[in-house]
Amino acid sequence: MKIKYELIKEEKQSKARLGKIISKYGEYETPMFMPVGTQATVKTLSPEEIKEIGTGIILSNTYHLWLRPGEDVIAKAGGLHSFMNYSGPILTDSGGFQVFSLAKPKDITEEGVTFKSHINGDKLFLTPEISMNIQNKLGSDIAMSFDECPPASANYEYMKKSVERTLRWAKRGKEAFNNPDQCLFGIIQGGYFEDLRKHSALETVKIGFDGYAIGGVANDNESKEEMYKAIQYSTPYMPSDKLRYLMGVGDPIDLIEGVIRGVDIFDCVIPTRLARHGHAYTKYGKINLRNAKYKEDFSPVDDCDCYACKSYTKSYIRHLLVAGETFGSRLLSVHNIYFLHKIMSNIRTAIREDNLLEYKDKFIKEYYGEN
RNA sequence: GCGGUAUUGGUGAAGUGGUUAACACGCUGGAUUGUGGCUCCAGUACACGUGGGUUCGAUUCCCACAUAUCGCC
Repeated sequence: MKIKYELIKEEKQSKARLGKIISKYGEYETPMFMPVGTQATVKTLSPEEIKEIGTGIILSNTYHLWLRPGEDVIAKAGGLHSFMNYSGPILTDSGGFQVFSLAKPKDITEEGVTFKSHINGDKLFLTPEISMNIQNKLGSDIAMSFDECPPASANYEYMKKSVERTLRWAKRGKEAFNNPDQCLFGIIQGGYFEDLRKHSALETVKIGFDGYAIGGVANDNESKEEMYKAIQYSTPYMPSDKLRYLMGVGDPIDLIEGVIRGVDIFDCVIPTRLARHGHAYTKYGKINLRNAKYKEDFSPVDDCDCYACKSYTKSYIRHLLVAGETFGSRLLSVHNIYFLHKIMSNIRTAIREDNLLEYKDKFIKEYYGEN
């Protein structure tokens, strides 16, 4: 069964939307944060732990699963859900981001992209058709268009050409796409050029997708203001009855700012990456658990209901991190994902009560402190 | 007791008769936004066993001592 989206209400103070995703696995409210499980696992966490946190959709990656173990293996296993034992919705990224991170501009042609495998250096060729075929076989609930994701700082000429190519790739992908149980989302590009974002959004919507994403942000040291502009240049042209997905964004304040500008779902590697590197979100800002000052701090990471905070102390987690024990990364991954999940829950409450801007002010005051 | 070898920062370990004595680990911070997981960046260390001698100059050469270690009796 294909996922459906239902808009419940729009907030009065901002463009924020409360909505609902209906899937065969259950219903999930939006705005929502999706943890990233690149290689069919959210690093260090079991599917049961993800379920317990309660986030809903997880993201996995076409490129990585294509290379290893291969989409045919996963198809034989009965699809990605069955393969990884995750009974919740899964979104697969198309491999477009790897174009950005692994290929050079000269390797991008109209037909597709040539780049080297990060595993063994093999020369690889990815096209919209190949990406759709792989995603069809993986059997994710939401597949993404194969796009080009240039750095946000790319100049106007390049960005314009890139937007046009991404549109042509989107059409080709839609034609090649062939799985009635899966949704296919289009991706809007255009950097922070207002006219390109508008054009990209209008033309992508014209092609017609089950949902729409904003890509190409938070990838190039651009300022937060520039990023927020790229969002608000895009959302006005995105249909209100379809999911809106801001790709790759996960900084707590960016989630709030994104929702304010009309975004429904987000994904980001940052909570789990920070966790593996010993950092934890707290109400009062991000902390580095490796810091010596936590050596004998026997309080929990944060005032929080997650599995890690209910039973473990900063001192213990610090010890695990310093000793290189993976349980430390796991506890912090649980906590950081829970933290973002909780923010999204608070955001949804604020939308219901039409006081999201007050929530944002309160959050900023606590998170970034008085100074 | 005799003979050999060694002694460099918290640890391991280079090196040189002459400006600021490598490097690694550790330790202390920082970074991280559609993941090339366990990385990257920066900072930190009264360091040349002790006492003499040779030399313009010794951590580097010589002697003694101390300590460690190996072998022999």
